[in-house]
Amino acid sequence: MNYNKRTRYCGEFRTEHIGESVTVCGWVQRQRDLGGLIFIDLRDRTGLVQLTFGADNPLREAAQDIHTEYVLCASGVVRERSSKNMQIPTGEIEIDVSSLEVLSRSQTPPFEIDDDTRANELLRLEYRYLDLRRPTLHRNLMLRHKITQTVRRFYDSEGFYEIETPILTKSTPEGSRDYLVPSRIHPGKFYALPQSPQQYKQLLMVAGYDRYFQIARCLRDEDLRADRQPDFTQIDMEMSFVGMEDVLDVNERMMRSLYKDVLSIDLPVFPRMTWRESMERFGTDKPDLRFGFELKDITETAKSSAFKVFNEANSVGVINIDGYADRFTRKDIDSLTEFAKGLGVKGLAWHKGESSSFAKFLAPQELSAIESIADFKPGDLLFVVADAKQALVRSTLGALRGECARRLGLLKDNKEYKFLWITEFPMFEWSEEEGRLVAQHHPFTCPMDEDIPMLDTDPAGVRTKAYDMVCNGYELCSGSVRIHDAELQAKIFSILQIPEKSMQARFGHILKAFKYGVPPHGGIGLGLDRIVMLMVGTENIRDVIAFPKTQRAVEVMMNSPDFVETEQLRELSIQHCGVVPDQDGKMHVYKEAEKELYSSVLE
RNA sequence: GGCCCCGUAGUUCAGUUGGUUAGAACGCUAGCCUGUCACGCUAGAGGUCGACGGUUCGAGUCCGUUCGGGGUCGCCA
Repeated sequence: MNYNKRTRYCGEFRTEHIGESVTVCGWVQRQRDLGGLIFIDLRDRTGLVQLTFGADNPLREAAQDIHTEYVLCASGVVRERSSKNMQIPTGEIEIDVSSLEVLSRSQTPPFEIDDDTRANELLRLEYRYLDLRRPTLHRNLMLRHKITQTVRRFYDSEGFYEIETPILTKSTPEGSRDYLVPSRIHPGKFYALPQSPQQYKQLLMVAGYDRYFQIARCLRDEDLRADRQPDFTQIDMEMSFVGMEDVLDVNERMMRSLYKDVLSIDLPVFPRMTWRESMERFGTDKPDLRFGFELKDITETAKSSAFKVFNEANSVGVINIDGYADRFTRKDIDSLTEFAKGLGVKGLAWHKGESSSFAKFLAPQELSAIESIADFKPGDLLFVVADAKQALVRSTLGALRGECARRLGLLKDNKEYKFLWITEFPMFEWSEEEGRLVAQHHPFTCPMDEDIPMLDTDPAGVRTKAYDMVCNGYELCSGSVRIHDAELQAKIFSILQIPEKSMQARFGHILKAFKYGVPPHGGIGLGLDRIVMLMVGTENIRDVIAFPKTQRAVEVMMNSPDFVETEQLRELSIQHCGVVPDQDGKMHVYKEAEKELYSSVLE
């Protein structure tokens, strides 16, 4: 028998194939030996098919010795089952096996390969190639493939070129931490892995390529989250001779074609919201519009009250979890208070009408003013946050409204996709740490025309032609129209207080290029991993990446990062440290100064 | 760097105020079984309770330290 003769994938068989002679290949999901009769469920990336060995089948003995995850090639005739299983697509047929080859045996796997498996994720990551056999992960990666194919088709049809940019590039701080790569040829010098192809794509516009896109790997040495990996993929695009509307239009149509092609969903036109409105109503720049509970400001009313917590705060806000008062017990509220404290506020005030943590401290008219602003009705639950910092009040209430929705189960099995664009982001934000303004998006973002004069008078108030695409609380992409005027660009750098010398070192190439004719241009970077997460319905980014890393950025299957040979470090001119095993065989890093201590071990 | 949760057979978990030999299910091994599909039945093997230290007559259980995992804040132009 020859496995190259495979006629069809396991999951594809239907009643119309009854009578065909076929050859199938796959992994054993389960073997059921009923004594005289043996069934084997054979699995490949498409699904399961049942192999049957009757009492008189000469292969029965061989089939008895087949175990989970063996790799088989089997031939036989497709026939109708005498007892059907309507739970699976191939449940009406089976293959009566006439020839069987064990292509590979398997040890008992360390966990059951099954979508219902609840095995520890660390174990599953260590055996990622086994975990990837699960149908859900197959489906996720298959959809990811379909998504990237649709993206390529779409941008191609719109006249974009797919162009690759370097992976070995230059460190340009004023961003996230870079992964550095030492250079053997240039002792003491380092490449940086790209955080995004931002500067290259702008230079492609300067070069006149007009429309560019790339499915680009991006690398950031920052701490991980449920939706953040150090090594992730961005759908990156840039276009020339356009304004903001053109960029939004192309990408909104791209997203719509993605949902149409991959999920057969027709997305409505994306609403717009300014950054300021989003912060005021939702306390975040990536609002989840699948539920209400919007923020209201009650600072004025609170200030005039005698209640210290309220009148001593600079900002007081409220959300109304309307209609759900009876779903939150005192214990739930205590737990939400802890949740809020974890975000940095001192406490959480609440009000249900008949019971309340603060009504007794307020005059009746103050309470009714707050109730009126919050649109309070019997059966509602108000949460009030007060703090010196307005940003903290807003972000806390914003997180709280999401947490309440989660606890109420409003997001579970919610197949809605609420897309929107956030626009008019501020150009700068104040960095306490650095004591200066820093770029909120990046320093190439173009200010809004009417705000350009404010660069001199009130830079903190300047808004930009930057935009984010948001869906269900996730920032899916971020982009902007760029500055194409060297003078304006230099001015931004000066407001950012980047010294001339380091500005030249970091951005000199851009400033130089900008002296040679720059088209107006703008673009966007879409987080592919998050788009796939949303489309397959998972909250874990590791479910949409073939070989992801743990929260401490370790790839546990191969065990990276890892120590390297001291000789390798020496070749790279990294001689300040090396690695040495202790008596337990555990590896330790030593510094150049400690070299003498280890000389005996090293030689 | 801060906070929260978790760590007990191969796997998922239970384990009472600290007290006899640490249990269950699934998986695994052996036997039986002709229509199963989470097959069924019988029997069996399988444990450094993450690690180290402490309290105690006695620790899976209490305390401390540490390692590992997850979530989150900071961070992520």
